[in-house]
Amino acid sequence: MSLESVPPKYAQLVHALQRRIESGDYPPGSLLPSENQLIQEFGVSRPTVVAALRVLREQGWIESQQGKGRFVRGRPARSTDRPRPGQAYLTAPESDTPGELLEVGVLAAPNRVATLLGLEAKSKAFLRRRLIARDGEPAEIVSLWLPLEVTEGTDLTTAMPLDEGIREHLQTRKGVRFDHVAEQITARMPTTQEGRQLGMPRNTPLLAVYGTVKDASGRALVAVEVLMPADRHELEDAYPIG
Amino acid sequence: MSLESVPPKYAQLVHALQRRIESGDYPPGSLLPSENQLIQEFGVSRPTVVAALRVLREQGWIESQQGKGRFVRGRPARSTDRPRPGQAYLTAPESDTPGELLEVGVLAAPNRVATLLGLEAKSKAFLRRRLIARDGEPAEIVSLWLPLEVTEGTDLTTAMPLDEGIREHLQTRKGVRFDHVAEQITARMPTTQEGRQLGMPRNTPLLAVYGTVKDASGRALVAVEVLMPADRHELEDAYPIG
DNA sequence: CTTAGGTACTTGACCTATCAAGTGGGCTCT
DNA sequence: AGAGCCCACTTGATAGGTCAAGTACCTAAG
Repeated sequence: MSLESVPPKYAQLVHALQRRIESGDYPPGSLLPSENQLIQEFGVSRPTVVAALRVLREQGWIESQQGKGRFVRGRPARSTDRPRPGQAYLTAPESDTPGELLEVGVLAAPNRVATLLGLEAKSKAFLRRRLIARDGEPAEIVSLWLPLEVTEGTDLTTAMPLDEGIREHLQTRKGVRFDHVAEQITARMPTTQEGRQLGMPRNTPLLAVYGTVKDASGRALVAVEVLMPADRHELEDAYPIG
Repeated sequence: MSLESVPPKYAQLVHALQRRIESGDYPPGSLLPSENQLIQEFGVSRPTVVAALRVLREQGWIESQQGKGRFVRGRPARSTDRPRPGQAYLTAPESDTPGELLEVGVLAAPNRVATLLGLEAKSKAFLRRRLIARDGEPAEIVSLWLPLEVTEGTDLTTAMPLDEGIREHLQTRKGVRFDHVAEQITARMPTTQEGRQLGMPRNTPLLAVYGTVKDASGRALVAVEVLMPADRHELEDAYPIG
């Protein structure tokens, strides 16, 4: 059986037009061929052409003006799919990233984490902390904090690297579903232990990213803390302006 | 003449369904009425229903599964319109935010700024630096760096507060259009001068946000540097998870 | 020469269809 | 009773249209 699924026509058209824009064939500011011209050239119907152009507009490649036509803007500044810090640690198996398991166990959550998880101050929570290495050097300390009732009946409490993502694990074992993440970014000086673990020079601050994963009802499921030496790592982003 | 333009049907449908989700009429996790049911209830055609549901899916209100139906996720966690740090200083007039003009003039751009603006190291650029106060206390140092060729023929070089946004000013005077912003976030220790201006306690790092405004062709127009004491200010964000 | 109107072309918003693909329940046959 | 098949219902993709609204250009009337 040949099950080579071909992408839908409108997606093919999106791809073709993106290539023409990137190659400079359709330079920024120029007028895109009209709907009728695209219908003729690609041999598809108008709804298909319109669907492709809608995708391109929503992704920021082009903008349209009724009565005039559609204008090329150029490759959008990473409109979508930006890698959020910490997000990888929620979905990817631990075995995917080289690193060392620093701490696994139940202990009193710091104030900030307790607040993020909606727990009372000084309540106990489950911690899973890893030192991530990049290019053979320690790069980040990633801490996952989970309320005790979330970890019940899971394998997260083992001191072994998980070969399944946290997200998948919790979904299958507990039936909880990740819905959105609330993110906070701040900076502080490292503790002496953190400075040693990350091999940081003196007087260098830490960039700290806190992500709280919640389900659709707003209940906090996991808090992720990512600590990065600010002299080596930066957070990057880009977004279009209205 | 009654020229009260009514919103298109699909937009009305989007609004109606959003209200039902927010009111709890369609609780999260529940199954939305099928396309055919919505066609009957609202008396519209299938493409109209599908268009509305596509908008809702792209905004994160619902998710769809072929063969089963569409499931309610709930109001998306500020999928759009999050206030970006530094963005306000590009559009709002300076007179809108209380603050003190620290520096205005042409001087050698720091390495980082020169790189962001695409200038050679140690080139001169125009600087406009302000100390922003919030609740009567110094809160942020905002620096706008502009290449000299961008400031030519503008009023930006005056030492007076501008009663027009930078963006509007550049658009009308120079015809340049802001297209997108590239953002970098890092942290560092304040200089003694910065620490004094911001009234920072000892051993507290600065959270630094660098935004580079570019036009559609990728030419850098403005670089914004926002310096915040990390003990008082944090960056917040939220995003849905696939 | 200037202006008003018409016309052609564009995108936006709909409509009625058809086929494909995925899901789940019920029916039938063993 | 159990296994397997079929059918109904769902969303996804695509085709063929119509009408409205906005823009640009040309032309004819003043």
